[in-house]
Amino acid sequence: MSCERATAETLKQSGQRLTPQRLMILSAIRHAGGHMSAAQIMEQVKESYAYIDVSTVYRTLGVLKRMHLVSETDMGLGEYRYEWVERMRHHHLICRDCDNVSLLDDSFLTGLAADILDDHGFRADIDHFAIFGLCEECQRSADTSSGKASGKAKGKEGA
Amino acid sequence: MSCERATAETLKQSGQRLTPQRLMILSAIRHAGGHMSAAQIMEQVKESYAYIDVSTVYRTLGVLKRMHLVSETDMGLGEYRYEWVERMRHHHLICRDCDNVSLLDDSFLTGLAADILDDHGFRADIDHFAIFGLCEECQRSADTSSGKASGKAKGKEGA
DNA sequence: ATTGTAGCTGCAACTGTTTGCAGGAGGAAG
DNA sequence: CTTCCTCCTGCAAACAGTTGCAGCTACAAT
Repeated sequence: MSCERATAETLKQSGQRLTPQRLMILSAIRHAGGHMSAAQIMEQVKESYAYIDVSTVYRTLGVLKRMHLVSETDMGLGEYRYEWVERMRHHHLICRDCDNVSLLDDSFLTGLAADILDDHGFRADIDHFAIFGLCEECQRSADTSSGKASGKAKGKEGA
Repeated sequence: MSCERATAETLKQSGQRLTPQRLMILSAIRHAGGHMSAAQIMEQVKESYAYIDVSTVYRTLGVLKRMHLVSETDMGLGEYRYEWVERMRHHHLICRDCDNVSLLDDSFLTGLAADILDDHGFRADIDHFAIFGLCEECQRSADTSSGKASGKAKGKEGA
């Protein structure tokens, strides 16, 4: 509850209320320098307030998402990942064989968003994409093992 | 169980087994000309075999996804939508205010996939994207109501 | 300081999807 | 035709996320 002044204003300005729960959730997300699951956020908040409810966390995340203050990403782990948006925008390339995650610069997607805006008048929210596929290495091993499916089958498929 | 010969071969060739359940699920997806929910697939299959289990449906869909025979898409409805892939590839633009869905040609995304392959050596699986944002109309109404959040808040946010 | 109200919270019940397990069946090899 | 091994199925239980509701609270107006 210190550097959140601006965020608090943003919330109020859009007719939202500022409750202790929301401040704690906000602070949890801002202080973790990266993606968090809803469960991790819960855990963090519980350290200062034990009675926080999951539904409150999800509802607050819904509000923050809608205001583009946090992004929600399905990284194929069976749960969403949430991240504070103000940092440099980035996206992820997730290999469906080895589960390796690499970064993709936002510049790859600004063109797409611009094209869509030009041709469809639609303003795409491209806050945080997870793109699934095969990394270079796994492509090679898929080739050498002559087309047989590797069968690791852990995560979800993307998009 | 007639035009599925080729698909059956594809399955077998990748070490998968051909069970009656799988054939029924396959046939249900192929005969519906569009997106289906897992529940709709269940319903369809139950007409010929009442004892099919949800987990079997999901597991089969997982296999078909992994082979790129069907696509799985989160269209913000609280359930995934599945679709047979052989038809013309297409994607969706979903307005987060009015929930309107419009089509996006695959050509918008082939460039992205090519860029990613060039720069990262990563082969992206872009079978079926759902891109969330604001449609032209809702952008106008958002402007006129001077920045206040519209607050419909029904579906999930995207990407 | 008091009041009124829209909006937030916690609870409990629910939905959609996933997973562990024991038994059952596809299909290659003999 | 039989055998065997692997993969698949159905069941039940678990998990992530959502929703309806009754009561509470932030905060604007008085």
